[in-house]
Amino acid sequence: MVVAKKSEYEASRQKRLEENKKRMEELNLNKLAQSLHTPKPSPVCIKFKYIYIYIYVMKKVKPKVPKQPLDLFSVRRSSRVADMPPRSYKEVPIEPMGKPRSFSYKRRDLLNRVYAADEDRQYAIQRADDLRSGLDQDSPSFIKPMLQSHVTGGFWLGLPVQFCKTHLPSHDVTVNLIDEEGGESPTKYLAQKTGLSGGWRGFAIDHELVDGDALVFQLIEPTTFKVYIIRVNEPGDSDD
DNA sequence: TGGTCGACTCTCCGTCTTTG
DNA sequence: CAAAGACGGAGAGTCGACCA
Repeated sequence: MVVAKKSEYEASRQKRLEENKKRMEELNLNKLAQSLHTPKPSPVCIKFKYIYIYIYVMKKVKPKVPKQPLDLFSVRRSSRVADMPPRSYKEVPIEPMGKPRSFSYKRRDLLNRVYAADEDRQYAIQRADDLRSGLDQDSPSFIKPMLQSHVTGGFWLGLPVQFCKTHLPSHDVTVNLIDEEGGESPTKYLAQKTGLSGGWRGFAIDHELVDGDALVFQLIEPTTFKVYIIRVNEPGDSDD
């Protein structure tokens, strides 16, 4: 019974492999695969290789070569496939930059975005400016008003180019963002793009940043920013 | 130069199946 | 039945095109 089940599964799997192989040959993908120079492809990349080639053929897009081969950590392995080349099944926990993956993610509905009023936005910037003027002038700083693209969707935070050129490293580094409570959030600074990417999303979500908030970034160490958050929806010092 | 948005890339995780 | 691998879906980061 078990044998019958197994052979049935294996047969269908083999059949599927054969079908795919035929399709590959029809599209001349095997030759293309050989012609592509992918230096030391990682096991995972092998999995994607034909997908890249497919995209290449169908969409005339040059497939990207993976930047770094994966490290191979301890591999789960049964005797059934013990002789096969290693595959990547990383099980070593890596400190996540943002929320843990168990955090249930849902695609954001960009249609439900809430935009701040211009007056509120200006008021937040003005308060941020006041705060900034009271900071240690020896530490370079700048104000960044939050827009939708900073706090939703792609979560990309572009920094002032001149500030980056003057005060930040010319290569990609991990930049620590320290909030007013002292909480640290490591984020990835991309020098070429003069902006923050990986990790910024976590910071924005953790601090519930919204369109219209104004942030004061104070560079207290070469790769550490103290971040002051001026909420757009919070009343300032003045009465309301 | 900076903002927006969608496509693409890569990794993780859950589920299914096989094996011992 | 537990362990291990295959597979596919989904999430998150990155990139590029376009526009102001």
